[in-house]
Amino acid sequence: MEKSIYKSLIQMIQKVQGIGNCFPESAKIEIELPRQEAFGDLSTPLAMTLSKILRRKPREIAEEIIKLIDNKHVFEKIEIAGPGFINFTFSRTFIAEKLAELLNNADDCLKTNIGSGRKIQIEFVSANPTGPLHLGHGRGAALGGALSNLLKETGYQVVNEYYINDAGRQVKLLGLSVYARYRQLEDESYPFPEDGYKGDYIFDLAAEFARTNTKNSHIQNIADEFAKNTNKELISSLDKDELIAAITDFSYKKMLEDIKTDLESFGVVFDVWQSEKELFQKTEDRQQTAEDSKTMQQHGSTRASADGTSEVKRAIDDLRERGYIYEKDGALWFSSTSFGDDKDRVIVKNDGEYTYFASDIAYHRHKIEQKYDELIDIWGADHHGYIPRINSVIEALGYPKEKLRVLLVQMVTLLRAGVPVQMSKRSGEFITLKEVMDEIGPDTTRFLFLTRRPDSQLEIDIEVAKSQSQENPVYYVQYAHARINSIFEKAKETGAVELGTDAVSGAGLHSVKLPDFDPALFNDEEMRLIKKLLIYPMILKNAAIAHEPHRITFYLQELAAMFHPYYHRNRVVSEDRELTVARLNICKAVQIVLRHGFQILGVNAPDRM
RNA sequence: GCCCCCUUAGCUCAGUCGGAUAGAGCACAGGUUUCCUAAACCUGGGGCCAGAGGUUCGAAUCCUCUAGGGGGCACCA
Repeated sequence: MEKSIYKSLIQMIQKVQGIGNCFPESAKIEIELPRQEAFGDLSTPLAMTLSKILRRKPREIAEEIIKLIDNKHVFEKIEIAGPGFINFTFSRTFIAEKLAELLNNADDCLKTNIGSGRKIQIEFVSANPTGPLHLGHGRGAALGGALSNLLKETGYQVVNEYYINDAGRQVKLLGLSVYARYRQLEDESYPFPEDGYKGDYIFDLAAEFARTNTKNSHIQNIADEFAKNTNKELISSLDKDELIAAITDFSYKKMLEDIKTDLESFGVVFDVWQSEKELFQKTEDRQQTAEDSKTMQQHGSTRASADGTSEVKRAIDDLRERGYIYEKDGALWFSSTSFGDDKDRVIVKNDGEYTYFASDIAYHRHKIEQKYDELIDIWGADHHGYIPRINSVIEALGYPKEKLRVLLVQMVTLLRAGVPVQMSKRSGEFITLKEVMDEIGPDTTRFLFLTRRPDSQLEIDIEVAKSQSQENPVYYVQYAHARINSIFEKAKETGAVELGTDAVSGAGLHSVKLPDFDPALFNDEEMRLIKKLLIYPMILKNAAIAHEPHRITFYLQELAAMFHPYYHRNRVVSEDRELTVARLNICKAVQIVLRHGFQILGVNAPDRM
């Protein structure tokens, strides 16, 4: 059930269209939030749009529409302005009714249902488990997490998924890098792979491997023994390949753990962690225990000949049956040009190895088979050239390419005091998401990402972010929330209004049943504040449709920017009981909306600051 | 060479499917606390929406070109 004022107006106009019978179906009803208060609460350029179609003057059409709506209960004023805008101003009683609905049944009021239960999967972050998450991943995580929450609140069933690239050369290289550092613990001259990962965390992994052990497999037992007795004779007696396999397994699992931990403290939770490696395994193998030592030995073995009935194989067979696979120059190709890609793409190289694209085909086919209505991939902008070929896959598999929507987040350039910091895992010089969270806090970090459009490049100066932390926008909004809490504490303390015993802090406030208010007591500033609250579902809806959570961030800032001045000008808790009740109702409503918005953004709503 | 994104106040950025007189924050200058949190509030200056054409009732928004910044063009991942 839709309760927003926005919806009410749309429905009313739709009814008009029915009655009038002169409005073509094709005319879209646009409802806007006027920039200026003089233009009312909501506005539509409908008459001007119709003017083109009907070849009549916009003002004449506007007159007719107004006559047909004529609802004194809902509208205090309907005016035609400018070239033909129709401006609606809601009546005080209607606004009061809507406020009461918000207070008494927030869940219904704030929940829109544009998704109507459709299943949607969002895949994001999906960083290779070969190093810590950096700031760019953080941006993707912030967007994905917020979008996921937003879509859940607007009627979708959402699944968050992380794709783990644990099968390719990068993980192998991680293992070799850690192995080299491990050997260097004993022998400093041991050569380090030329293109290995040079970050400090590689040393940490090597050291930790030497320290700890797991008990699951033969190889790990050897490694354990090795860790306890670091003498050179033992090194030479070991099967090097087995040791490397053990180290590789240890390293990427540890990295993945760290990534999970970072994401959790960042407030992002994934429902599914999909392993790329699994896509290469035979179905039977996958039903066995995942901790099997066999799994480890398969690192990097993405050879086409050894895959049995893996997902990858089935995906390729599927495409072959559809006629989009051919052989050339000893390699296997997918004819993505059939669907508008620039060139065809190799999926099995002439040395028999699969390309990354092969598992990506299998992965997206796998996703589609989960019966999602819609798939969203969030990628870094550096992968944009990949979009045509993955769209080709979707179409080749017989689905409309709209099934998948790829959202790009632009690059994050990190500065420290104005100087760009190079970010490369290979060179080892980069700022991790964790470091930034430690310095400026997860809330600020998320807010920072979510106050920008995803498709604009973002420069973050870590020094500036730190120095601004006292006057940070996130504190501004959080403070409004905390402040309302404190008002309620005051109200309870002074006994101005009867509140339940557990009603003061945190979730308790939400369950407070306030006495009814008298709308006649609201001043102009309060009316504006309430109207701002009632517009929130419209913001949610538009943000969800556009897949742009940052609109909520801006809305919350605007709301806080209305509340703080209001607080300064109007004493909430006073001798006047009726007035106090009326104002407490408004405060509670503001807090409900703030809390809801914070929840979507994944930012804390503190009771005290 | 081809493709994608960006260019709005000194700085960082919003600006809904093309709508009415383009907005915030920061920074800067000044002011506010016997009173529910001063992480707040109030007042002030700030703009050729990169440039040039076009589309129309109307353009920061759409199209073309130019300039500048970033990214991408593998049998790498």
